[in-house]
Amino acid sequence: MKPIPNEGFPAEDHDHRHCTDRALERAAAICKRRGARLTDLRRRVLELVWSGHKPLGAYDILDTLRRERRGAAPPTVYRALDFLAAQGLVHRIESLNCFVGCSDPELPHSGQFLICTSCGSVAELNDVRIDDAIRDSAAEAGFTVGRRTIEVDGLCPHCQEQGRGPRGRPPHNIAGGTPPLSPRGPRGRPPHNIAGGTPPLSPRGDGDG
Amino acid sequence: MKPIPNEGFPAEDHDHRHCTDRALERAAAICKRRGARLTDLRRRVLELVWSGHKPLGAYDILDTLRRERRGAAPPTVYRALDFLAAQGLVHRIESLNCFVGCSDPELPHSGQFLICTSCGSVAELNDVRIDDAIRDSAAEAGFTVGRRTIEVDGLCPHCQEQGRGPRGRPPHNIAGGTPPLSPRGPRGRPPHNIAGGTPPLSPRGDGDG
DNA sequence: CTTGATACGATATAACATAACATAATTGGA
DNA sequence: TCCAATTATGTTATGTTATATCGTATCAAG
Repeated sequence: MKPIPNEGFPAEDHDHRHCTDRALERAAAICKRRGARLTDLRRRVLELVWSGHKPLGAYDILDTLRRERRGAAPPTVYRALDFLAAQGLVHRIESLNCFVGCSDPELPHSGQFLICTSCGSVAELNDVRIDDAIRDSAAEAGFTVGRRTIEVDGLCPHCQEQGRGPRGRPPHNIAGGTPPLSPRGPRGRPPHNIAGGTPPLSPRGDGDG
Repeated sequence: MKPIPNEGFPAEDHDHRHCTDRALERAAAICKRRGARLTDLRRRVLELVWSGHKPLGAYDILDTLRRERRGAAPPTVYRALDFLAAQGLVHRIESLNCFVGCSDPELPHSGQFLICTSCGSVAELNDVRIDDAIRDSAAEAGFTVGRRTIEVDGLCPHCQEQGRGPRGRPPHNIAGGTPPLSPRGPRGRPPHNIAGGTPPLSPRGDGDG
């Protein structure tokens, strides 16, 4: 079996226990080194976030946690997530109001996310070329860059292979959002989506803004 | 006075009526051309979104609307915003749960946003270099790109000139977020922020991920 | 074994968003 | 013009996500 990558999508049949175990081990080491307290609760929340490569909502975590601890409540989860995010062990996906485990927690970073709209799985990139492009473009506007939120919807390799299309719509991906990446030509339209919304990014050279 | 740009931050003393008027005129023309109905309500919501260059929450809009129409309710606003977003006349800022007017609505696009954490103003970029970098990087992971969410926190030129720092923290920019862009050296830390969170993007060449 | 700091429990509420169904306005065709 | 279909809005209710606040427990250092 191929090694599980730090970036991009893991094989569909990868042994996910490796991911979880590795994440927990790294987290323990990182927290120890920093003198941060990875308590049972925090460790458990991290484990739950790592139960798959699909992002989990705070209330999903809470549902599970309630079965395990008397009196778990929203702040229980949010505080744990705050801690984990501050340590760079999880990332928040703004466009989904969800959380995913960080695939490379040793170095703090904002994260760049690929979100498959068909299967829901999320992969992390950390490509300096993207940060460079953003910094350069921002600099031309006189803007100094801090935190970046980069979340890219689309189709992961597995779903492309299987000819799957996007399922449902992410929250507030309002009517008119990016149409499925079909070879060409429309296939019916949501109600008032005349403009067609954000076009997809095609392989290169057809000049979209 | 300098012309008001489509991209980047307008001068602090620009005549904002021009922005609003222009946006409303363009919106009317676009909707007419597409056969979309820019009703009084939708037009008014667009005008409110354009009341400044700071993003407005749906409930901010609702507060104003309630003073003008009996029975305005959340769906009133969200439906109008859905329409406007479908037409590419406004963008949603995911990291703020807010909306801004689109500065270039003729062409549908995902939008790239610079968000000043000091004054709260937002500027739109539409730089193909950023989209190119994302597409290339995503392609290496076998991912086909659809909608992009690109939101960059930092300091706008005006706030940099005046030596302002970030004010407060955006929602869920969890403890440990990007530190203010000081010339050098820390200046105290939030509670368990040992890692320091996402580092800023410095002018180039100091190899951050 | 005390002190100060940090973490967690518990309750309440704020902020953001949508579901569902009724009514009204608009459009296009008979 | 009038009707029927469609689209837009009114209205009520509820779902979902996130925080505020304050009290108690646990921990690490001296």
